[in-house]
Amino acid sequence: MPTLRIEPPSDYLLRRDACSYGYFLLEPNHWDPPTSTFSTSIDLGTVATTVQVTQPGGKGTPLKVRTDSKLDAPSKKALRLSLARMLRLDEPAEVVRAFHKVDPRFRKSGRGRLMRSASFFEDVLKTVTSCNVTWPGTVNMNAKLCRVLGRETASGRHAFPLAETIAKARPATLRARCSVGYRDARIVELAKIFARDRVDAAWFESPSTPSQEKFDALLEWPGIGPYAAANILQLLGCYERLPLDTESVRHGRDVLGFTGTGEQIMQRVHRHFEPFGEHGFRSYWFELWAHYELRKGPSHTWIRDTTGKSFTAAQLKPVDLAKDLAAIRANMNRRNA
DNA sequence: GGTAGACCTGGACGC
DNA sequence: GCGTCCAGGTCTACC
Repeated sequence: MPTLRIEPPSDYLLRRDACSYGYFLLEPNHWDPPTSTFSTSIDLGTVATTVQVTQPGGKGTPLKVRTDSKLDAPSKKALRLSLARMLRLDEPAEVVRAFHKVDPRFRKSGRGRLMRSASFFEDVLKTVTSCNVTWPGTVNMNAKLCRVLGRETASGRHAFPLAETIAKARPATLRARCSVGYRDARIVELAKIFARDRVDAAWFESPSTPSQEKFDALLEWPGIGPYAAANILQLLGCYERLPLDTESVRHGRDVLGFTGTGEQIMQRVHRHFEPFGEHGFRSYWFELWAHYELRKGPSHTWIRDTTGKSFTAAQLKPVDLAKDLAAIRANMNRRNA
């Protein structure tokens, strides 16, 4: 099996930094807890490949990347870029340290990087498939999109489909075979926008582009509202705006102890994270993530088809939340102390 | 500008 | 097994 070696940032820990956002549980991604192996399938344009990523030496040591097929030089380069994007290998240790200065609660665990997709397009679609649906629905949609439209690799797995492929699909096909429901036409329209080169990905990815301009541009796309745009912004590395949803209201009410209407709680959650400034979303997300881990164990132990299908608070019964509330609050207080 | 209702799927629940 | 209800963010029509 062909192997690549990638030098990560000095503080990089695969099992922590790959299992840091829900997308690690969505196809085409897979985390294998017993072997601490992250695998995914990526369509590189000329070929699709399934890769297995491990870090045998532990924190800061090289990543070992095995591919299921021999790649030529341009494909290897494309693969390295995709993995760097996905695993946030382009985010140096200093950036994470800057976050820990603002929010020392996560210095000990070292949390700071949020994994994302191999491409901007996949991030946008994953966001759309997470809107107005419960988590199992998102899992299902992504699995079917890969299986129905994604290119097959030598190992028999499927990559996330390219924009060009979805752009050619009929909305009715997506609805019938991928269970995307009313999102069908919006997803095809989004794919057409990307496929016809109407997206300047470099402009969106650039830290020098004002995030407000990115936000406004995203709102112009079909299926992208304020929540989705804010979520895509954090996936682009702009953390000052919080994509708050019903999950945030639950967190505000059940963990932070806020009271009032959903709207009032959401505003209080916004204010709560304002002091973290440009790192606001990291603070918010890792606080939420810590809550999940308190209930379900460390994220690197989650199994996609069991724990991974039920990890959001929406899946937790009120009686369970009440039972654990004291422990959760005590944990947060310890961190705040 | 603000608001109500439709959109669709899958899980929970009652029978 | 079947029917009903509900959760979830965006879009559109209407006031």
